[in-house]
Amino acid sequence: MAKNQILTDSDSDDDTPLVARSNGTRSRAAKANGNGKRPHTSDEELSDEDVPLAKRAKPTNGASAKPSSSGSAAASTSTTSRLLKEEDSSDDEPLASQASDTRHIVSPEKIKDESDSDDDVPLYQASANGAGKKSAAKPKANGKAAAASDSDSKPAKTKVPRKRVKKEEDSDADAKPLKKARTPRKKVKVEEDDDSDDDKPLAKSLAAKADSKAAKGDSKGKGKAKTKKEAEEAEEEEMFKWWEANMLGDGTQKWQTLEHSGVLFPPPYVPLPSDVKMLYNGKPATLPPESEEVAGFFGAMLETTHAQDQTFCNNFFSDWLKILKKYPPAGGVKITEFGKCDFRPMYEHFAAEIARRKSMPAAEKKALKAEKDAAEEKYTFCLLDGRKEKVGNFRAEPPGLFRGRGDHPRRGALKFRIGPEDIILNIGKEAKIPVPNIPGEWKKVVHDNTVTWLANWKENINGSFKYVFLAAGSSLKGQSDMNKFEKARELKKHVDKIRKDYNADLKSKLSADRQRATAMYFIDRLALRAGNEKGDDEADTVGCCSLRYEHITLQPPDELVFDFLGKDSIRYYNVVKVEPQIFKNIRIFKGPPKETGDAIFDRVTTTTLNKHLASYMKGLTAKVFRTYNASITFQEQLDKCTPKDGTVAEKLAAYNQANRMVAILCNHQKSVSKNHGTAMENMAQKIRALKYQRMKLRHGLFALDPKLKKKRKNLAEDESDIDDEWIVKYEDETRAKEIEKAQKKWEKDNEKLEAEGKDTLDESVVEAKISKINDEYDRLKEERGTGQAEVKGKKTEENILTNIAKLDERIHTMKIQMVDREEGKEVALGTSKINYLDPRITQAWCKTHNVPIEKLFSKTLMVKFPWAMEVDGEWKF
DNA sequence: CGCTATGATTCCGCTTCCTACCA
DNA sequence: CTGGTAGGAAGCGGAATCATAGC
Repeated sequence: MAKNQILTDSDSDDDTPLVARSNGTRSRAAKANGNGKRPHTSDEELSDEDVPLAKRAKPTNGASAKPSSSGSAAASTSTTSRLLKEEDSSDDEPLASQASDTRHIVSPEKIKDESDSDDDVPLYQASANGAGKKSAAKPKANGKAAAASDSDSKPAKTKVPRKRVKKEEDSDADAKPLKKARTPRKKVKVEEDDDSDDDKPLAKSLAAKADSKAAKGDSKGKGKAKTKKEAEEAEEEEMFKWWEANMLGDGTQKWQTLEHSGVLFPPPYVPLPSDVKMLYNGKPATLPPESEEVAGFFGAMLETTHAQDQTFCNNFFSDWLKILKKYPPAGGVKITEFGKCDFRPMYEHFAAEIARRKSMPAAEKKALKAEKDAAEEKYTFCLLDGRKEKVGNFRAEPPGLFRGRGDHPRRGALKFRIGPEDIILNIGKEAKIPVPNIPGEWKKVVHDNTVTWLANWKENINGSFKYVFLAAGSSLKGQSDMNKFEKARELKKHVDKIRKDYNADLKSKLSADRQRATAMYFIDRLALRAGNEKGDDEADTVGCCSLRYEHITLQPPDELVFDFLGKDSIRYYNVVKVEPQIFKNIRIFKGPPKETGDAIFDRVTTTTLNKHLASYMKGLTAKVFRTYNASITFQEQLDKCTPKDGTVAEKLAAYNQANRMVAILCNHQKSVSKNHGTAMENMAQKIRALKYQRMKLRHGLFALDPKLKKKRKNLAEDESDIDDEWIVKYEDETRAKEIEKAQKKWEKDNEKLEAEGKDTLDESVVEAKISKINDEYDRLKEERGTGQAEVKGKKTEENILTNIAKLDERIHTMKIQMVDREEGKEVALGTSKINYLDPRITQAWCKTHNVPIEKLFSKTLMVKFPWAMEVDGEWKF
């Protein structure tokens, strides 16, 4: 099976996290148990771990709906999850040694990498400057590579000794020369129509201290007209390469100057036509716009599963009643019962609207879109330190019914419409304060340059804040993204010691320490999320620290069954072989008086855990482990599994395979698309059809000259997976299809001719065609089993051979695709690509293996990761 | 410490866009 | 060649989580 394959692959290196698991069915919202209280156990220390375990005949797996015993699921998992083989009891054999062990096993070409990753192995050296050491200790790498990796890994550390005093001036001073030197900036940014007035005022006033050249350049270059495309290109070329500039402040100050247009509010509610009314008690009810709008929210969702959801309906109805109280229906109608409401007419109306819009002529659609785009244009970017940067979510979230994921207690609640008076704007001191596109005044305007948001507001569902940030491709986001990966890479230097320590702590006498160590083990090996506490009116989902009694089941002698709902109520199901100490610890942590509903790690919180982690390395938190393990696994898999001389298709498959392992590790699931099965079967059919063609070509070749059969031994063999039976069926089916096609075409042609008032084609025409088809297939029938065939087209040996080769190629790629597809049917690759895999790994791999990166990164990904594009093939995570 | 306020990241589902295929 | 389609992939929206500072 596909899955096993993944596993076997991963099997060899013991150091990587426990990737593979049979991820059971994905089930959302399978409510576990409601309560949130978790009584601490007693405060006692763990006197010793020799708690009698046999005694309590614990129902080891009662909870799970999975066949956790010896069913197929369990079987496959146990193959998959590796036993972390440490010498069990001996803490003094740290993971570190394992790590280097395995490294030596890996293929020879890995040695190069090894020296690279060397700097992460010995902890005692960790404090030394990584970059310097690297190049010194690596005579192997060619000069270019070494230099590059030096400069790219720590752009901040240029030779110029610079004190990091006032970060802003500092970085500015740096940015300037660098920019000039490295990016041949033609100052001709052209933005024909827009923005000129936005650019100037601020930049000018700040020219003294701030970098104003960009803005000035902008306004100056305005003369020349260009085509849109050219303008775009120019803009692209001109992009600010912050990763080449020195942007290293202390990170607290995010910008100098900031101008933007605020948030864009959705248009006010437009009441429905007067003939569209919901029914109450069977009679049309006339609602004021305020309550009609809310009714419409529900009406629009009538055909979704939400409308079947009790909680959703209840929440909606109770919120709607509040609105109705203020804006009651006309004519004294009292709406009190949900069951008497019929929103169908509204639904029909919306459906018709959607259909109408869909059937609109393309030109009209385009015009409408252009209009909308024009209105939004100025919101799409801002000026950050004089540079134009894209804004992400500049639209205020429209009102609606809250669609919580999973078993969210607030699902269906009304999310209010927000206006300017809800919004806090964050903008540069001297910037012009934008005027909202609907009447009203901003709630507040602040000038906080230590944060990256442009606006925020409080949302009424959970009382949390929503923010307008810059787009993913912006410099601010890019920098924090790069920092994230650099932080994860830094962990390489500490991870051995951390592992060693927590392995020791697994036996600590102090319950708190032992729990923490165990939790860290899970976070490290299983890539669990931290698991912050959650409130009562949130969905009951957990992460590591919030795991409860019922979420881990002991399966003697050495397996733990994890089964819980994680973020977004995605089920995490994993059967893991663990070493005895872990098993023992969980047994203790689940020991009496604990029971269902109690926290397993009652002495650990995310805060304490993170604090502990930070003692090893500044900024180290639980989530860094996820990033680290994802990227390091990815890198290792790529190094190990990419075929050196493979085709591009094979390399891509290897890439996807590595990507998939990470996705499985991080539990990024997607539901199997409903027609996956048929799609697979179709592909298989297509392959068989290609093989059939190939067979015909071979036979044609032999027909050409019987001697060729001996000469081309490699072609003598029959195609696999198509047998006589299949051929009969296939030929019959294609014959039928072609006849049907001819028939249909004839009918259609006639329809057309008739419409044009011309004479229709006689039936004999189609009959002739059909008989021709029949003749052909009869001939093929004759050919069956003869090992000979008639080939169309040029009948030379050479020609036939090249055609066979082409078919071989197609069959091969198709097969690869098929395997890829099957293995990935329930794994979402995108999430890890966007969030967890250092893009530089991909880029370096592409350069080494000569694969165009466009095959792996979509346009947005390319926009998001410009900073990663300049690494060379030698770069390693 | 735990709690709250705030800030930032991660993540999935729905919609839209794109593309390979077909008539 | 061309318009029409289906099925995926990409893009977007916004929910969910993580994290930290300050009380």
